[in-house]
Amino acid sequence: MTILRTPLADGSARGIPDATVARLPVYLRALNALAEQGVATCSSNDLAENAGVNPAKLRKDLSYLGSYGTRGVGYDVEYLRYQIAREIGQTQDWDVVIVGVGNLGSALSAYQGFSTRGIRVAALVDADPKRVGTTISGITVSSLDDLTAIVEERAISIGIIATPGEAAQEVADRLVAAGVTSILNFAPALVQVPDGVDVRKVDLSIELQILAYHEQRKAGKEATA
Amino acid sequence: MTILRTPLADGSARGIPDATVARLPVYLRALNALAEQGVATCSSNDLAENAGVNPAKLRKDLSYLGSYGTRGVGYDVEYLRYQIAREIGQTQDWDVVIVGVGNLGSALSAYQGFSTRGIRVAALVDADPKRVGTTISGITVSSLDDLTAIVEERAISIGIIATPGEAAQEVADRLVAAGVTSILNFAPALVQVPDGVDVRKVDLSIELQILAYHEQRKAGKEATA
DNA sequence: AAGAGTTTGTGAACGCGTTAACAAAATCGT
DNA sequence: ACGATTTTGTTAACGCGTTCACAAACTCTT
Ligand SMILES: NC(=O)c1ccc[n+]([C@@H]2O[C@H](COP(=O)([O-])OP(=O)(O)OC[C@H]3O[C@@H](n4cnc5c(N)ncnc54)[C@H](O)[C@@H]3O)[C@@H](O)[C@H]2O)c1
Ligand SMILES: NC(=O)c1ccc[n+]([C@@H]2O[C@H](COP(=O)([O-])OP(=O)(O)OC[C@H]3O[C@@H](n4cnc5c(N)ncnc54)[C@H](O)[C@@H]3O)[C@@H](O)[C@H]2O)c1
Repeated sequence: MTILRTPLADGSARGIPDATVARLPVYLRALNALAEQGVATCSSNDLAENAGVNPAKLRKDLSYLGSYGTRGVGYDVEYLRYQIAREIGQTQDWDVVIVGVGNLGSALSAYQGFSTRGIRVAALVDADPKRVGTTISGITVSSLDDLTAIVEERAISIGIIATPGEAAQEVADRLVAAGVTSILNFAPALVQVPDGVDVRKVDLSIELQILAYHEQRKAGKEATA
Repeated sequence: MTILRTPLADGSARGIPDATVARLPVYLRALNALAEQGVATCSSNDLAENAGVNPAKLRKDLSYLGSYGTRGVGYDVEYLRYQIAREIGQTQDWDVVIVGVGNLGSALSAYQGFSTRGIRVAALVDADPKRVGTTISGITVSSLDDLTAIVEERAISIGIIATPGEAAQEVADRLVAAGVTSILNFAPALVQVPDGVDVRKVDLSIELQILAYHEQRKAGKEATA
């Protein structure tokens, strides 16, 4: 007997590998593109090409959700789309609060692309009294002191940190205290959170630094060639 | 005999694992923080804690660069800082061009944090005639038609795509044609590039979708509990 | 109805990354 | 000078993710 994945007590199990979860939104986007083109059915090869992944990887990923294809035929675009959407929670909208509406926070607030992916920017919060009360992308900026009330009232579970790094830990603490259990952190700082709270970090400087590293290698290689 | 890593013909070898390269900037940041606090020497435990990683992982990562520590003592902060900076190409500044100065492109242009990490936003480019000629964060926006001239003149090797998804492939093609060999893509679209060109993708929607997936799991678990 | 052709779902091999564990090498105290 | 202590650098085990390869399951043609 081999234990498959996170055997939950209630048997509902499911426990999709992290790497797969990260790709499901990509598949969803590819399926949406196919649906818009009027494609009703697609093979794993078709979909994999649209998503930019290996077909075997795609099939393995989908196999974690269930068996939604038909051998010899492929996948029904609409049906698979719904199954993936359901799996990653995109049958509902998720309200998020953005803390820190400076350059980046404002850009995120204005972004129209979130709404089609089940994300709704529900509230904006800032510590700067000059910003509080102003309206950005149709949303009035609230004070940091009102964070708990906002999170509770709107049942927000996801927060975005777009403040300077020095404020990141304090903001994270406040978000957690208010009831937020998932945080997307853009500040270049480590934030500590209790168990049960997820934190993802997006570090744009590092993305560029990685590219710079590879550029340096390319330059060095051609110099010795 | 075991072959270690990418044995280059000229023997200069070096070929640091991707996962390690992605963490070196984190170590560098942690070392900078220690240096600012006046710390002259640190152990792998100290540094690992500051960087938020496992000490064994840190030591293994550093071992790819060379042997820069002293057993029984630890690492000289200043010395290690220089070695990592040199390895990832941070002894020089890297000029980047941002294509598409809308909400996100403008936020990136204004970001002060890049300069301390060896990244300099050297040029801004947009296709919209209304934006061309305007000044954003002290840089005059150029026309897309001038991209090749700008890239050549300033010897830019890194480009950032911050245009809508539909334009991403065309922009990538133009960047590559102009001589750019590393691209950071913020648009929710696959871009195809020839061999020798690196592309990294940052997809903020997906980051939030991943958090939403975990939120859904948490909600489901507590419902059945 | 049967064989040829397609395509999925998955077992198994492989490779990369992480982590634990320890020998080697340094310092410190006596 | 030497044993106790500290901490690195590295080897080995482990786990996760990727990929191959193929049987199972379906359609289509004759
Ligand atoms: N702008 C970018 O393109 C970019 C790129 C990479 C990383 N970042 C990071 O993202 C974060 C935000 O960047 P930015 O350029 O928007 O900075 P910014 O200075 O323009 O905005 C920061 C905002 O946070 C607010 N703030 C400060 N302390 C706060 C607190 N305790 N609670 C609530 N709000 C607070 C400020 O009032 C301000 O409005 C920073 O950590 C930055 O390092 C930004
Ligand atoms: N704003 C965000 O917070 C956010 C979040 C996630 C993803 N993104 C992605 O980042 C990209 C930019 O987002 P944004 O909000 O800044 O969009 P935006 O519409 O505000 O800006 C896009 C800019 O690109 C320019 N542009 C269009 N076609 C071009 C071309 N062919 N060449 C050069 N410039 C061109 C436009 O003139 C405009 O200035 C989009 O792909 C978006 O999906 C943005």
